[in-house]
Amino acid sequence: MRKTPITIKDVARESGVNISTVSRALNDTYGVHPETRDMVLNVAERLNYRLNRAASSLVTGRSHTLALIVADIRNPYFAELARGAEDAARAGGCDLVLCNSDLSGDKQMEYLRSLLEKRVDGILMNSVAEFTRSQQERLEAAGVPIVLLNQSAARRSFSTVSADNVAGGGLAAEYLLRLGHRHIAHLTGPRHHGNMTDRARGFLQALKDSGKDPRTTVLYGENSFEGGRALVQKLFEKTPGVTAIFAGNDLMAFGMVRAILDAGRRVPEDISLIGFDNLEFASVLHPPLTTIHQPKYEIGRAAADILLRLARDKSRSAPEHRVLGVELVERQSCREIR
Amino acid sequence: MRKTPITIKDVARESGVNISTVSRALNDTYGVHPETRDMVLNVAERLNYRLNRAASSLVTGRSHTLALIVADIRNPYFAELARGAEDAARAGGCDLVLCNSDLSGDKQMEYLRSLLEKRVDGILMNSVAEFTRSQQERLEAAGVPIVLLNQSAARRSFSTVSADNVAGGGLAAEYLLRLGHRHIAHLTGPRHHGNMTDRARGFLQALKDSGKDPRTTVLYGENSFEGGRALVQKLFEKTPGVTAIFAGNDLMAFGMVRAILDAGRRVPEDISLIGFDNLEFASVLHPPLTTIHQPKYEIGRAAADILLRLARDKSRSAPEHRVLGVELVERQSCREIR
DNA sequence: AGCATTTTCGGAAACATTTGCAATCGTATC
DNA sequence: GATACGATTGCAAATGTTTCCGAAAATGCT
Repeated sequence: MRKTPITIKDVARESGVNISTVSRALNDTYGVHPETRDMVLNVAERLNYRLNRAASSLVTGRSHTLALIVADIRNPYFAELARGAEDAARAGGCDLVLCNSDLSGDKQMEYLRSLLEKRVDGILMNSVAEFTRSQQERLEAAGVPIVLLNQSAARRSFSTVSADNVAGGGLAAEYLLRLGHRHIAHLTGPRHHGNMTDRARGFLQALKDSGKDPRTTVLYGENSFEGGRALVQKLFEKTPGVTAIFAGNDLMAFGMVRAILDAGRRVPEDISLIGFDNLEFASVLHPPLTTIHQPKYEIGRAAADILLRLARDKSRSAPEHRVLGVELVERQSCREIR
Repeated sequence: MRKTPITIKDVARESGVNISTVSRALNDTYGVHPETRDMVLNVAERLNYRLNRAASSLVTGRSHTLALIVADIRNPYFAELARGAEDAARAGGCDLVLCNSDLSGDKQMEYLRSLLEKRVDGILMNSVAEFTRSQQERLEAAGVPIVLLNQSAARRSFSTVSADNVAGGGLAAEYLLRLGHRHIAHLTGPRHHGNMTDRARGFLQALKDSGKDPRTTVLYGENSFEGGRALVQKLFEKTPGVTAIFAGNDLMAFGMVRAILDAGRRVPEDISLIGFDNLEFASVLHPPLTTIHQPKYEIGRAAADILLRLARDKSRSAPEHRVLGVELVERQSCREIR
C-alpha cells in the first residue's frame, strides 16, 4: 500500500544491482547473466513492478500504439476491419486507439493532432477526403507511417491497402448482365468516396465493355441504411423501369430492400439487388443478399502489419500498396430475366 | 525538414522566453501575460510544434487515454457501446484504446497488464469472469479507475454501468405470457455471463410470479449468430412443443430465425421470438424482430464519463453504480396464441 | 601464469515536459 | 521614499526509462 508506484529504482535496490542492469534484464537484452536476470525478474514480480511506458517512450521514441481512424465503428464493415487491425497490432506488441471521424475533415485533423502528440507508431485511416497540400506536408514531416484504407489515387506517398474495388464493380456488372438485365441502376455513397468511386468505375466500365449497351442510372447518396432507403425512393420516382440495382455496399443494400418492400415490390422477383462487402448480416437478410465479398478482416490485418514493419525500421519508408482480391457470392437476391 | 522534432526548447529560444513560460502559455495556465502568451502561441504554430505527450505524461502521471475491453468489436452491441464511449472520452480530451478479449481470461489479464504500463486514466470493461482475489487486489492497488459494464454482483468495489437486465427479462416474460404462450424457452449465452444471467433471472422470476405456471426450458450456448442457430436445433430435438423463444440477445436471435426457417417452421406463425438489445438490424430482419431495447450508446458514454470524473479527482473513489432503463419494442416476430 | 578477449555490470547522460520556488519589475500604499 | 504586494517570468529539480561508455570480472588461449 505505498503511495508512490514502484519504479525500476526500487527493483534495483531490492535486488542489489544497478538500474541499468534491471532495464536490461526486463527487456531481455543481450549482456546480462542468466542468473542475475532471473533474480531481477523474480524481484520485479514480487514487488509487482510495472514498467512506466511514458518514461520508456520518452527515450525510445516508440509508443507501442497504433491508431485507426474510421468513419464510424458502428458500421460493421469497419468493425470487422478494426478487429483485424487490433489482432495484428496486438501480435506486434501494440495497442490500437480507435477514432471515429464521421467523415468530417475537421474531426480527422483533430484526431491526427492528438495522435501525433502521442507519437503513435503508425496510423491506419480511410481518409475522408484529399488532403490539402499543407496537410500532406505536415503529415509527411511528422514522419509517422500512414497506411490509407482506400486508393486515393493522388496520394501515392502513403502506403495503401484495399480490396480490388474496380474488379468487384466489374464482377457485379457482368453478373447482372449475364442474368439478362438491361436496365440497371447503381446506387452508392457520396460522390468522392475513394472506394465507392472505384466500384462505380469498375461497374460502368464493365457495362460499357460488354457491348450490350444497357440503360444505366447512377445515383449518389448517404452511405448508410437510411441512405440506401432514400435512394431507392428517388430511383423509383425517376426511373421506375429498372430491373436491377447494384448497391455501393451492403449497408446501403439493407436499406434498399426495406424501401423496395415498402414500395410494394419484391426482391428478387421484381428487383434484383446485389451488394458489396459481404457483411455477416447479408446472409441473414431475407432474401439472403447476393454480394461481392471483400476480405475486411484481412485488410485491417495487412494494414497494421505494414505499419508494424515500418515502425521497426524507419529507414524503409518506401510506400507499399496492396490490393486484395474480391469474389462474387451468389445468394438469392438476384434472378434471371428472360 | 529537421531531423530532430521540434521541442518546447525550440519554441522558447525562438520566442525569447523560458521554456517554463512556454509550457504555461501552451497549457493556458494562470500567470502568463496575455501578450507573451499570444506571441508564444504564434511561434509554436509557426514552428509546427507538437507537444510530446510521453514527456508530459511522465511528469503529470496522466496519459489522456481511456481503454475499453469488450469481447469482440464485431458484435454490433459492443460497436455501439464503443462509439458512445469514444465520443465521451474524446469530449473529455482522451483517446480510447480498443481491446478484444474474446472472453478469454488470459487475454483480459494480458490487456490489463499492458494498459497499466501505459498508465491509462481509466478502463471500461465487461469483465469476462469473476476476478480472483489476487487479481482484484492488484487492480485496486494499481489505483486505476475501472467501471464494469455488467453487474458482477460480488465486485462492488468497482463502479458499474449497465442496462436493467432483470427488468428487461421481466418485460419479455410478461409480453409472451400476455400473448398466451404457455410453453416458452429461453435460449441464451454462457452460463455465467453477468448481463445474460440477470436477464434469465428476471425472465424466470416473472414467469413464476405470474402464477400461470408455464412450461419452461432454458438452454445455454454460445453468444453468437452460430450459437443461436445451434441452440434452436437442440431445442427442437428436446422440446419440439415450444411456441415462443426469448433469446439472450439479438445476435443470437438472428441465428435463431435462420435455424427456425431451416427447420421448416415460420416466425411468428409457428414460433414467436423476442430478442434483447434492439440492434439496428433487428428492424431490417424479416420479420422485424420484437426485442427489448437497451441504451447501448448511452451506457458507453455514461461509463466513460464516470471514468473521466474519477480521473480528474483521484480522491473521490467511491464507486458509482448506474442502471439504465430498458423498454419493449414491439415488431412482428411474435404473435398471439388462442 | 600472463595476456587477450569476451561477458557482465555500474555510472551517467539524455529524453521533453511540468511545477515549486525565487527573482524581477512595476505599482500602490503608507 | 521605503516597503509591500501582485503579476510575470526564469531557474532548476523531478519524472522513470534506455543506452552509451568504460570498468571490472570472467573466460579462453598459449
